[in-house]
Amino acid sequence: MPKHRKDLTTEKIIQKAIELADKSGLEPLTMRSLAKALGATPMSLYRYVANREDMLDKMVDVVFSEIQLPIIGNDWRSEMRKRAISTRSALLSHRWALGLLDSRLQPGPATQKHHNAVIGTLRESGFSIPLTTQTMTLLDAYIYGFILQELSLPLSESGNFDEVGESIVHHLDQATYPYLAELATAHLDNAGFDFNNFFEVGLDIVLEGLEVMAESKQP
Amino acid sequence: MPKHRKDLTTEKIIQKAIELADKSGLEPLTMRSLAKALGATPMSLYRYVANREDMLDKMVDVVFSEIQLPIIGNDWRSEMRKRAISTRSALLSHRWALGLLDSRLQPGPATQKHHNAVIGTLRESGFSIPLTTQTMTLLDAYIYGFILQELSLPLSESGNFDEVGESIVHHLDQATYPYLAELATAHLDNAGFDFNNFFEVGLDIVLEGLEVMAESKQP
DNA sequence: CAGCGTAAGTATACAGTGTACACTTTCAAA
DNA sequence: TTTGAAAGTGTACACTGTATACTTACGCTG
Repeated sequence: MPKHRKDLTTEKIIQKAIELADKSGLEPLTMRSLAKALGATPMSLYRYVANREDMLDKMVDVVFSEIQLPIIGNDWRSEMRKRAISTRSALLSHRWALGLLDSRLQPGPATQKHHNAVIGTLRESGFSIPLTTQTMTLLDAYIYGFILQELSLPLSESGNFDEVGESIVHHLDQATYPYLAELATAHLDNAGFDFNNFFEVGLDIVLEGLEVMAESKQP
Repeated sequence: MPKHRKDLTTEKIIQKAIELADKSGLEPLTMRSLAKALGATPMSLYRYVANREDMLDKMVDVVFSEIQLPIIGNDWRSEMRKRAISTRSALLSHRWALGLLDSRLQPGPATQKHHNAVIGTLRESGFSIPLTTQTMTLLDAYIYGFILQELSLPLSESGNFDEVGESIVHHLDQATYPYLAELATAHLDNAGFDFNNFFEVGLDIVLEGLEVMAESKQP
């Protein structure tokens, strides 16, 4: 066990940090636990990372790099659809990432590249600058907000409610909140709720609305 | 300065915690700082609150209680619109709250009451259970996602970019990310970007899309 | 009015956090 | 072979949430 020359790199550190966060979330990911997982000492990480916050920034940027870029010049609607689905899948495989999206300033290169591609696709489809902003904001709002909700649901891997979910449903006051109880119970019985499908249906509603608006503003 | 009989209550504690979080965010809100602000000792809080997490849960529930409830029986579209705008204003006055929305299980009474009213309004307007879920999910996604983006923007109180924002724009590589640079610069020059307006325009697009869907599913 | 039980608030202590600072080890080039 | 910077280490500190055992003060009962 050599004491020095661990050949650490920023990339290896971030990679390992992501791996651990994927496995157990962000909270148990401490500089000490991460260092141990890398066979290094806590302080060695600070050669490659300014501090924990900076590390989280870099982790988020890696997540962005996993999102399929829209292709500038192609039809905006299908590119946006593809991007939305890809974003969701990235944020679902890294459940810790969404919570970092606010609070992060200084977007990394992958994030900038991603935004640039999105904006470029819309601009080259004839969207004005305000229309581009409006479109992007609405789309991203839908994507992030949907995932935010999805992440907070106590679902098992099969997509059903897990025990926590069941206990919540059983604890809620059916007399006081009849509508909530009815809906929650229906979800317990799992009357065919498919979140993948919900996401795409909602996405298509949003895209359709955006297309109507775009056509009305620049015929 | 009497040592005992502080007449603490859970409500007073949560109220003060919200006040402090509104002022400086969630991170400097420690059990110690909160206790000091209340003129009490750290451990005294644990009589009224199970632990910090529990306290955060209760704080979130207060935020939900500030949201205007939709009125069951009224026209769903105008009630949802009103609720959306009210939700945004609550989450903007308590910037720390959105980040807690995931990770929180065991919704408090105000949260349950709120959800019950939303579901009730839709159900009484003739929405089926799956349609209700789809509608609520899409609407909440938009609301939460929009605010998530809004919170992460480095804006001054006037709504313009602050110095942080300006520095970000100036640091981005204009040659590599031309579209991003163009849009960011336009925002710097503030060519009439009004987030209130963006929010409502997007909201109306979503509502319109939902109305079309609802009519097609139950004529 | 005495005294007692319980609730309210306190003091101390501990394990765990991020990270500043000063140190040692290692390697590459001179 | 020497040397100087780069890589990794060890120790230490201030701070966190909170468990546990304590003290204080009040409301009730006799």
